[in-house]
Amino acid sequence: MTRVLVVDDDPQILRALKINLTARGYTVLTAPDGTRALHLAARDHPDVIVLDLGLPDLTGTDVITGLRGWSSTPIIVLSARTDSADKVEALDAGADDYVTKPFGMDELLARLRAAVRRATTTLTGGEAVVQAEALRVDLAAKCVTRDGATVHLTPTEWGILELLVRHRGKLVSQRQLLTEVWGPHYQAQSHYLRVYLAQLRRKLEADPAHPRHLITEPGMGYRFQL
Amino acid sequence: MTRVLVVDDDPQILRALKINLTARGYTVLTAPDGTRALHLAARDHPDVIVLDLGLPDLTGTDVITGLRGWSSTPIIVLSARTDSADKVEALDAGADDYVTKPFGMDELLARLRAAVRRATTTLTGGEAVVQAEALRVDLAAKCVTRDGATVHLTPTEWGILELLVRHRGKLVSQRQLLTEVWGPHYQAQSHYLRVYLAQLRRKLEADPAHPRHLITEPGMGYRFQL
DNA sequence: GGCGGGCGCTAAGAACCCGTCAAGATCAGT
DNA sequence: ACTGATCTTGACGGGTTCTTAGCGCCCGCC
Repeated sequence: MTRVLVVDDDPQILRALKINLTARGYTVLTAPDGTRALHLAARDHPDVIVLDLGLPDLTGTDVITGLRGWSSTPIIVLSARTDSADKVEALDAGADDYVTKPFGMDELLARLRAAVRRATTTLTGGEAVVQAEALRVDLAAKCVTRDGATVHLTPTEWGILELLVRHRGKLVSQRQLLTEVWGPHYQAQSHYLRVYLAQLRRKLEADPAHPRHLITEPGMGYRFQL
Repeated sequence: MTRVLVVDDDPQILRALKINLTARGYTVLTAPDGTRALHLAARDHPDVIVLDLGLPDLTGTDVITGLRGWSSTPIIVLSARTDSADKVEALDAGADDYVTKPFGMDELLARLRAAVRRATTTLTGGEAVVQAEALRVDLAAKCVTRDGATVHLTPTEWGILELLVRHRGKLVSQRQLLTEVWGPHYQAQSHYLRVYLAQLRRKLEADPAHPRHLITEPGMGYRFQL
């Protein structure tokens, strides 16, 4: 359950946001001014903060810097001002996003999702990993492990595997493999594919003679089966 | 030096952004369509991507999902449409921010800074110290110790080590190392890397001939193994 | 049954890449 | 201007990877 702290001095907006966000499954905390916002944030550690500028007690920049002193919780700023200087100031102070009033609830929700997603995915390291039984392919780290042991791949081998894994489940034509890995002048050298696919299967498959993941589609191309 | 990939089919906007961003100290790559954007991103690993919607070949959503398959590079979407549904779609596909044309250059720059700040602070996980057995690298203090004793590094050596440690565990291509440490004109000088990696290993590894942390992936690049 | 195309497999020479050493060039501080 | 540190550049041996050739298998077709 994602917890949102909404900070706004207008009780009507506060109420509207609370109803809408609660309806979407968020847990909503509210604060009517900067001081209480900082206290609440420190006490309850919300997952994301929606902050209206133009609070009665503190400037938006103060609130942001106050939060950023100890927390990296995403902050989405709301403001009636379309003035570019305000946006620059808020973003440079440490805000993550800036939405101008009047805004659509859809947009705010989408930006909320984006902010939360960023916070959680970057926290876990931004995974780009594909797992197929004992085989694990990390596209970002360019690293392959089988039964936990890392498998060393040459550049060409990796080029082929990467292409197949990116299109996992789908058929990749020989032509596409050859042009992407070797270049457009090698479209007739389907021999290379046979050599390297054999090599990949020897390194990655438990039984290279009966591959379970690197599948040949005769006359068409190859496929990475999960 | 932060590297920005700008994707737009309008050469005029491309030019204007390139000039403005270069003047602010960014290194700018450009792509006129989605296909080339995906290729460039895969090859050069920019730090942030500015993506115009309405490309000639692919939809914005396609480009975003194509990137998100393997990369968590921040994406800032540009669009002429103020339509809320478009924003929601792009943000849910994995975009980090959405700017509506016409936009002020100040605002875009601020959003760029915000995106890069987010990416870099979360990349190091808030913790600026990385420990690998007897080796300790403090990214914030720019200081390295081995068995408690501080090791002196030259600027170039530090540049390489910092890049590798920031992407710890991941493979960093020779091209990326050369462009980040020496500049984009040195992409062919892989010789430098061999010399400096040897130097780093001599200083940091217990047995420089059999490195445990500064790993070579032949033909691909180098990796900092924890 | 013979034939040929597509595929799997292996192996060996060629081409390329890497690590290493060392010397010349360049730069910064005294 | 001198000195020490740092960066470039060249050469060489050793290892890895790419390319290419050859052989056997299966299957559809003549």
